[in-house]
Amino acid sequence: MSGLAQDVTVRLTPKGARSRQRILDTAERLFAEKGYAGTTLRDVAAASDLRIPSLYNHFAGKEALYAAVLERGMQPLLEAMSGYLEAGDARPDREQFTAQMFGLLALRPNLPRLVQHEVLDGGTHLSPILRAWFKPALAKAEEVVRAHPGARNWDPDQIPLLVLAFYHLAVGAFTIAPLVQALDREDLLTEDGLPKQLRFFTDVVAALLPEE
Amino acid sequence: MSGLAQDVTVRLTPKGARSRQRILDTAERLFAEKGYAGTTLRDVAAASDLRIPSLYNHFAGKEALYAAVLERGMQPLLEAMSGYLEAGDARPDREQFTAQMFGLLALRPNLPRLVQHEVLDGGTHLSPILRAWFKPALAKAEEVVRAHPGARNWDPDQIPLLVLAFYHLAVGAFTIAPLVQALDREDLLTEDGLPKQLRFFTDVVAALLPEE
Amino acid sequence: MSGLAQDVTVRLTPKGARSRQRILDTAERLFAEKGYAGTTLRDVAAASDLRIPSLYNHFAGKEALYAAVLERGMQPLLEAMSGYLEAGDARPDREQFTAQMFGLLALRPNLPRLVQHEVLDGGTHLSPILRAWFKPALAKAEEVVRAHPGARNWDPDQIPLLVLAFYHLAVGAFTIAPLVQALDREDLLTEDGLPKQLRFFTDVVAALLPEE
Amino acid sequence: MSGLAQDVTVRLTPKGARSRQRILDTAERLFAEKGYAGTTLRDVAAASDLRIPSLYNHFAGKEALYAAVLERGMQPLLEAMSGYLEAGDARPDREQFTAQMFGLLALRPNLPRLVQHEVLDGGTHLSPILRAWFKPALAKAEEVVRAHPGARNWDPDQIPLLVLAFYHLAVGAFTIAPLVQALDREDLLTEDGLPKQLRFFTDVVAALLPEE
DNA sequence: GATGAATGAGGATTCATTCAT
DNA sequence: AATGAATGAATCCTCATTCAT
Repeated sequence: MSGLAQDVTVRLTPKGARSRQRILDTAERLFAEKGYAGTTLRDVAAASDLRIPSLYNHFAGKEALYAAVLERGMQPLLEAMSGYLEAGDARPDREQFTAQMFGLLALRPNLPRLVQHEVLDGGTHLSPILRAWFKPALAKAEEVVRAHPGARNWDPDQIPLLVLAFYHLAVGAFTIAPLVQALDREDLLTEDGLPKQLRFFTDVVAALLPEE
Repeated sequence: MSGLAQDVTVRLTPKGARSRQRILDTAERLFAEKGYAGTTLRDVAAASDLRIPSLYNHFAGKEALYAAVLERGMQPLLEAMSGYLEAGDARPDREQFTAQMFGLLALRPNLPRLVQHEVLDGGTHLSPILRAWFKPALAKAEEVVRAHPGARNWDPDQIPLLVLAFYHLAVGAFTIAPLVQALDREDLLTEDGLPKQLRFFTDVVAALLPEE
Repeated sequence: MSGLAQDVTVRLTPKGARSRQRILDTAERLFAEKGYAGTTLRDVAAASDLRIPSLYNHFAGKEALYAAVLERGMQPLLEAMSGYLEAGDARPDREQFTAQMFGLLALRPNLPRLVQHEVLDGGTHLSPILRAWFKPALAKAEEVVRAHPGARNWDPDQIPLLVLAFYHLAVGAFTIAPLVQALDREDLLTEDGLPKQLRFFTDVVAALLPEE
Repeated sequence: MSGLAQDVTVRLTPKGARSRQRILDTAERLFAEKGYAGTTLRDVAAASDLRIPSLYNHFAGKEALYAAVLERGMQPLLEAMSGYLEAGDARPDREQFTAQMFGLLALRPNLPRLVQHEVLDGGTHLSPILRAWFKPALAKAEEVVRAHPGARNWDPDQIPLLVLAFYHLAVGAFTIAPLVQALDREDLLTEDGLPKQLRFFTDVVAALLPEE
C-alpha cells in the first residue's frame, strides 16, 4: 500500500518538488539542440511548465543554469574517463570501456551535442572546474595511448592528434545524427543504430591502435 | 604611378562591391565563431565598419546574409568534392585530393566551424540547394569508398559510417582548434600545425583504407 | 477608516488590472486620433506611464492591443444596436434610441473616430467577430427601416443607402468635430454642442423618415 | 501618321518624362488607402516603378508629396465649389451642381478617402492654402443654404450642421464603399452603383431642403 | 532624371532579470 | 516555490532622407 501510495505521490508530487530536475532536463535538451545563445529562458520555462521567474528560484540565472546542466551531464562521463585513465594496471579492457562510454552517451545523447556547442564556442562557458579537468585528462589520455602497443605505428608527435581523433569520432557519431536523419537516411541513434556505431567505433580504434 | 594604380583598384572594386565582400567576410567569421543565434547584426556591422541599416542594402536580412555566407563558403568545397567524386577513372590520387581539401579548409578555417554549427542545428538553415547536394554526395562518396580495395576490411554496412568518420576527422581537426588553444596547447592551425594534421589525416585514412 | 477604504480600493483594482485599463484607455485615444499606423507603442507606453516592454505583459502585441481596444469600445454600441434591432414589437421609441446612441458616443467620442479609421482601411483590422456582427446588423437595420411608415417615401432600392446615410450622419458628427474646431468654429462635442447635434440628427431622421 | 507616332511616343515616353504624374497617381491611391502614416515611400516608389531616391527628384519629401497629391486632387473640387458658391444669381441648378460634384468624385474616388483621412487627423497636413479655403467656403455654403427657401424648415442654428451633413453624406458614400464591398455586399462605386447614389443623394437633399 | 549606398532615428518585439506578492 | 508585473538593454528591421555617381 505504501508502495502504491508512494507511486501515486511520486507522480502527483506537486510540480515544485521536482522542478529543479525538470528544469535541468528540459534545459539540457534545449541547450543541446540550440546552443546557449539560441536557447531562451522562455523556452526553458515553457517546456518545464513553469513561468520564467520560477527558474530563478532554482538557478541564479541563465549562465548558472547552463553550468549546472553541463556539470550534471558531464559528471558521469568525467568519472568514467578518470576511472579508466587512472586505473593503472587495473585498467579495464579497452572494448569494455568503449562500450561503457557509448552506453553513457546513448543514455544522454544530448551531451555530445552540448559538448560540441562548447567546443565550437571555444569553451566560452566551460566552468573553471571543467577546464581544469580537461587539460590533465588529455595528457593522461595521451599517456595511456602512448603506453599501448599499437602506438608504435604512430609518430610520437601524432599521439595528441590520435586522442583528439578518438574524441571526434565518438562525439561526431552523435552530433551528426539529426542531420543524417534530416537527409532521409537511417537514424543512427536507434536501438539498431547504436550497436552498429559501437562496433564501428571499436573497429576503427582497433585499426588505428592494433593490440599487437 | 601609384596614383594610377590606386585609381584602377578603386574602379575595379567600387565601394558597394567592397562593402558586400567586407560584410560577407566578417559575417563568415562571426557566424563561425558564435553561430547564427549568437551573432548579432550589430557585431557584423561594427566589424564591417558600417551602420546596421547599411547591411540591408546588400542583404535582405540576417537569414539571407547567413545563407549567402554559407553558399559562398561552401561552393569551392562542393566543387572540389564533386570534381573528385565524379571524376571516375580520372579520379586524382587520394592523397592529392586530401591535400587539396585540407588546403581549402586551411584557407578558410571558418568553414568547418560554420558547417559544424549547421550540423548541430540539424541543418536548419541549410539552403535547399545545399541539402540537395548533400544526399547524392554522401551516396557517391560511399560508392567511391566501396570501390576502394581497402573496403574489403569493412562490413558493407559500415561504409556509410566510414564516410561519416572521414568527415568527422577532417572537420574536427579545425573545429577543435580554438578549444585546444584555449587549453594552452599548441595551435593546430598554424603553418606548423596544418601539415602535421594533414599528414595525420592521411595516415589515418591509410590505416582505415589501406591501398593494398 | 480611510485606511480601510483605501485598502479595499487597492484590492479591488490591483496594480496589474489598473495598468491594463490605463493601457486600453490611452490606446483607445491614440488609435482614435492617429489611426493604427500612426500610433506607436512608444506613445501608448508613455501615455500609460509605463515602459514599452510592460505593454507586452498585458497584450500580445500592437495588433492584439488594437483588437482589444476595438472590441471593448464596440461592445456597448453593438449591444445597444442589437437590443434595438431585435426588440421586435417592444422596440423603444426611435428618438429614445437615438438619444441613447448619441449618449454612448458622447461618453466615448473616440469610438466613432476609431470606427471611421477602420472604415477607411476597409475593415482591415476588424476582428472576425465584429465582421460577423456587421452584416446581419445591416440587414436587420434595413428591415427595421423598411417596416417604418416613412419608408414609403423611398424606393426599396434606396433603403440600404438610407441606413448607411444614418450611419454617416451619426458618425460624421463626431469625426468632423476636431477639424471644425481647428477652423476656429464652435466645438461640436461640448455640453452645448451635443444636444444641438442630437436634436439636429433627430430632425434629419424625422425629415427622411416621417412618422406619418 | 503623326497621330499614330504620337500614340506610340506617348506610350513609350521614357518613364522619366511622366514620372511626376505616375508618382502622384500612385501616391494618391496609396495615401487614400492607407493614410499618411500608413503609406511608405517604399510603397510609392515600388508602385511607381522607381527607386525611392528618384521620388526626391520630383518632390521635396513625403510631406511635400502628400501636399501635392492633396492639392492636385482638391483643385477641381474646390473650383467647382467656389464656382457654385460665388455664382450669385447665375448659380446653376442644384441638381446639376450635385451631379457635377458626384461626377468629379466618381472620377477620382480616392479623393473622398483622402479628405476623410485628413478629417480624422484634424487636418494636420492640410496646407495653409486649403485651410484658408475651407473657412470661407463653409461660411459661403451656409449662406447659400440659408438663402434657400427650404431653409425655413430649419432653425438658423442648424444651418451649419446641415452643411456638414451634406458633406458627410457626399463623402461617406465613397468612403464606406470598400467596407461594404468587403462585407460581400454590392459595390457602391460601379457604373450601376454611382447613379443610384447620386439619385439617393439628390433625394435626400430634396427631403432636407425642399424647393418649396 | 535615376539610383546604389549609407545612415540617424525610430519601429515592434524579445531577453534576462528583478521584485512584490 | 511560484508568478504577474515591470523594465533596461538589445534584437531585427524599416523609414525618410542624403549624396555621389
